[in-house]
Order: sequence, then structure tokens, then C-alpha cells
Amino acid sequence: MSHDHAACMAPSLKAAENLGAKLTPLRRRVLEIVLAGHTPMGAYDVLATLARDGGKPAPPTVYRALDFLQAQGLVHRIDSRNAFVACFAPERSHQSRFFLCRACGRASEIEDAALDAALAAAAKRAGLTVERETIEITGVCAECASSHGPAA
Amino acid sequence: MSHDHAACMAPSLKAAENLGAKLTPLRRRVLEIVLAGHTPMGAYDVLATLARDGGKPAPPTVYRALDFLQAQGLVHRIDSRNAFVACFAPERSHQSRFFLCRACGRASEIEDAALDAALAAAAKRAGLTVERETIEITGVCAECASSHGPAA
DNA sequence: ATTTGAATTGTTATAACATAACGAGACGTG
DNA sequence: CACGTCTCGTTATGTTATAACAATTCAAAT
Ligand SMILES: [Zn+2]
Ligand SMILES: [Zn+2]
Ligand SMILES: [Zn+2]
Ligand SMILES: [Zn+2]
Repeated sequence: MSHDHAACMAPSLKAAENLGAKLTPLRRRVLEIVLAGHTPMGAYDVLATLARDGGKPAPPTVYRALDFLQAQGLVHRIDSRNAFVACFAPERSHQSRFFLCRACGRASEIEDAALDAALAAAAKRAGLTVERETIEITGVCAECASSHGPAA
Repeated sequence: MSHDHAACMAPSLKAAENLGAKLTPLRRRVLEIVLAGHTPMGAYDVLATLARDGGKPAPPTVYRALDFLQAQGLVHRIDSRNAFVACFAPERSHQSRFFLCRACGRASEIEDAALDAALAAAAKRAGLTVERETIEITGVCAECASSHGPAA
């Protein structure tokens, strides 16, 4: 697979800049690390990457940055993997809904109006006031299914 | 809230019995513990309850039993809480889909044909072969919303 | 009955994930 | 400068989960 990842990251970085002064160098660095792939990363993986920059960060440093980025909608947490993935469309606020490929590891956000409607209707029927969603559909993506491995 | 919890548990216990010889006393006991409430329980909570029976169980004991029960469809894991909840309709195999109330803690399974269809359509559109689902909608249930606390 | 092998459970240790608590520095405001 | 707030560093600990191996059980097969 070849895609212009720099272009792919651009909206997120731009959205991050537009937040204002709160995007500190540390937070920006953590965002870059998570943004570098389309694969969910563990907090300790982020920590290890950060450590290669020279400092000796401790877990709270990373968790605090990730909490901030989540609150800003720049990063989503993948509960089924204890991992974090960058949002590639942060300009529009949305819930966390993902397809996850267990073969190549890629996470792609679900954007589906019919699903939105079905979820809203189900919640309404149950009388639930929705606050958070964890929607993670795991399987094998089309590319992995057809090639017995991640797409080239 | 008053409901006949014994009757409520019956289908699960019956389904468990019908598995055959594989439901050992330990597994059955763990199922009973999880089945005792409609609230997700942590593995270490199960462990502590089990310990009150007299033995000195270690974590693997509980995790193995929970893995077995999950594989049999008798228990679901709630990824967003690192917890486990009994399935109250194990006779029909299904994915893990829940409404979770953050106020009273109750977990209730979503049964909604329109949602089923929307999920299937979204996966098909994305070319994903679905293997597992983590669908956890957290909010405040109708009872908690109306009473500023769990229903009586 | 004895052997044998698979499944289950016990036990010890450790890995992986996450947060509490406190202090030091940065930074703008009055 | 004095103040409060926010950010980040640091130490320690809490919480969740698994690896690895030993002991036990139990039911076939000989
Ligand atoms: Zn997103
Ligand atoms: Zn894939
Ligand atoms: Zn169920
Ligand atoms: Zn409630």
C-alpha cells in the first residue's frame, strides 16, 4: 500500500495548530508519534518512541498527553487493544467507531450515516442518554483477505 | 428495582448445564458469581469472591474460567471497563453489544435488528470480514435519568 | 489393572497497562 | 513582584493479565 501519508496527516496537524497555545511541544510530539501510522499504539510504545528523542519520560507524561489529545478529539482510544490511534478527521467532532484488521493491524474510522441512525434509534428506544461510544469491529480487511497478508 | 433474579439467571444456568461435562465446579462457580448481578465485574473481584469460598485461587484460575465461559457464550467481556458480565440469553449466539449506565452500572444487551443490519452493511461496504465486535454505548439509563439515582 | 494422553487446575513469577501524589518550573495577570 | 494556574518531571504504587511449569484428574486403550 502506498499512500501520501504526509497529506494524510495534514488535517490533523492543522486542527491541532488551530487549538491555540495549548498544544505544547510535548503534546505535539506525542501527536506526531501516534499520527505516524494507521495502527493503534500502546501508551508504552509511545513512551519508548519518545525516549529515543533523548529524554527519560515516565508513564504519566505520556498518559497526560494522550488524555489531552483525546479530549481535543485528535486521538481515539481503542479499548479492545489498550491502544491509541490518531484521528484523521478531527475537524468534525465524532464518536469513536472503528474497523480493526487483525491481520495488518490497521484501524479505520467508520463513517456511516445509516449506522449513526441505527445507534441513535436503539439508544432512544432503550431510553439511554448516550455519553460515550466504544465501537470496535474486528476482522480481516479486504486487502488482507485477498492477499493472505497486508496489501502491498 | 425488584426483579426475579433467580428466574432471570435460569436460562443461563440451563444453557451452561447443556454444555455437557465441560462445566466443572470451578467454572460453574465463576459463572454463578458473574451471573449474580447485571453489573460488569472485574476479574479480581471475581477472584476475591471466589477466595471467600475458602480456597486461595490465583489470577490464572479466574482468567481461565472466564475465557472458557466467554468461548461458550455464557459471559461477555466489557472492554471499556476491563470487566465481565454474564450473558442472559446464551441460547442464541450473538455478538457483544451493550448499553452501559455509568450511574447505576447496569449492563444491558442490545437486541436491535436495525442495528444488526446497519453494522452488517457497514462492514460489507468496507470489505471487512467481521470476527469480533466490541459495541459499548455508555450513558445514563432512563431510570437513573428520571430519579437522579438508580431506580428503586 | 496399568498405561497413557488430554484436559483441568494449582502455583510462582512477571509482564503490561494505568494512576496517585507531590514538587519544580513556566507563564501570564494584577 | 506576588499570585494562581497550567504543565511537566519524578517516584512510587495500583490494577489487569499472562507465561511457564508442576500436579491432578479422568477416561480411554491395551
Ligand atoms: Zn476520528
Ligand atoms: Zn488488513
Ligand atoms: Zn449475551
Ligand atoms: Zn442507570
